Amino acid sequence: MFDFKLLCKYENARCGLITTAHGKIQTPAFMPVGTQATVKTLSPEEITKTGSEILLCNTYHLYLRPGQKLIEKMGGLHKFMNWQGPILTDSGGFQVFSLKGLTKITDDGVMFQSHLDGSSHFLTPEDSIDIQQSLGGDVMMCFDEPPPYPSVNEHLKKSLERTTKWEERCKKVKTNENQALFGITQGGTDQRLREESTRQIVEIGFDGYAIGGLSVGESTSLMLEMTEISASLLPEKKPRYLMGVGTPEDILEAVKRGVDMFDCVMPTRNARNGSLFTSHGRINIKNAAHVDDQRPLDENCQCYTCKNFSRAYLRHLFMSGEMLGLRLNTIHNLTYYQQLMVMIRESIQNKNFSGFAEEFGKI
RNA sequence: GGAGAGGUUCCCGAGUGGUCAAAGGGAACAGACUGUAAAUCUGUCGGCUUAUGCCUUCGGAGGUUCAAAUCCUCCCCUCUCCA
Repeated sequence: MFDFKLLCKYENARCGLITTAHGKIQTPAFMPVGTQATVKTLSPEEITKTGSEILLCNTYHLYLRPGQKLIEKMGGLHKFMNWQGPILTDSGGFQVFSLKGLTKITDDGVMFQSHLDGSSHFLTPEDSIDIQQSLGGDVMMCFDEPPPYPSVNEHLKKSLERTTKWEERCKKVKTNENQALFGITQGGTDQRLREESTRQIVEIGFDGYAIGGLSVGESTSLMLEMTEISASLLPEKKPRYLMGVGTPEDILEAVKRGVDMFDCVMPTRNARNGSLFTSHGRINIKNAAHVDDQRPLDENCQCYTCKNFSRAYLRHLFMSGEMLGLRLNTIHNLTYYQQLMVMIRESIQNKNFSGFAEEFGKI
């Protein structure tokens, strides 16, 4: 079961509602990344309290450990990790990109060397879907090949053609009606190839469409340009997902161009590295300036962290390497992101999106 | 009282004549992080300053030498063992 309703629009920005077997998702939505069936440091209850409605988990990582069979035996990913809300599983395609050096790509699939023990694994688009069906996520992603930036057009073209074929194969072997399957558009940073990829993927036909291969080193303006090209060619009635993006500013700009879904490690990873988002800009909690600061991180934030702890204490926890610091920081950053999404959705509904975006840009 | 070991830049600790402002950790300070090989990584870390420069610094004071953290003399202090 999967449904997307477009509720309202403000210029190209959209507000919608996705319905899955495990619940509804208001869009534009931000999905925290829970690679290994956990959003690092948080319990499912804490994740829910940040306002998150859907999580992203990773096929490649879960395939290597604890393994497809085990998760299947434990009743699927939702039950295994005790997250009752919707889950999107990434295909492992990104690992083709990020584990470069440990992979070898052929038309049939990708040879991976496990980053855990060095063992070799061959993953095909069919395998990826098979694993994702075992995991039981509400949204599955096609197995794709995001080319690095920069790449010569010749390589982009070849990679694009391969990705399109892989996605056809993904669609072909998908059998579970309860799980949606999203296609992913590629094409690097070449305008013509972006268009070509988008047309091909739409032609195959999916439940939703992702814009992939961006935010891999190119400039923000180029990333947004490519996003705009893809988004403009995607069907109005299907959700659009910009993979791996991004900063709060990136998200706002992408929503402006018609994107509905996002995921990014930024709020969670930055939290663990002491970089925190506030309504007055980013702050680095390590900085000596916060050593005796009694104020909360963000007086405008209603999260557990801001309601209960001072910057001085958060700095102390971080400097001492205490786990609680990582958790409190993660709770805050995710809440910040989800609050941003709430404000984006409200401003679209209230027809005040551009005003909001402009105000936000001043931070 | 006797025997032995040792005092190095904020801390630990390497360094036994020049290539030493002094390895390596840690701490501290700052920065990065975009479908998570990330509680990670990078830079700075005596001063002046930016030069193949000068000054200060290896417990203290002298000395040997063209040259000393490194060798010699005396002194101060720590630790271990034996009385």
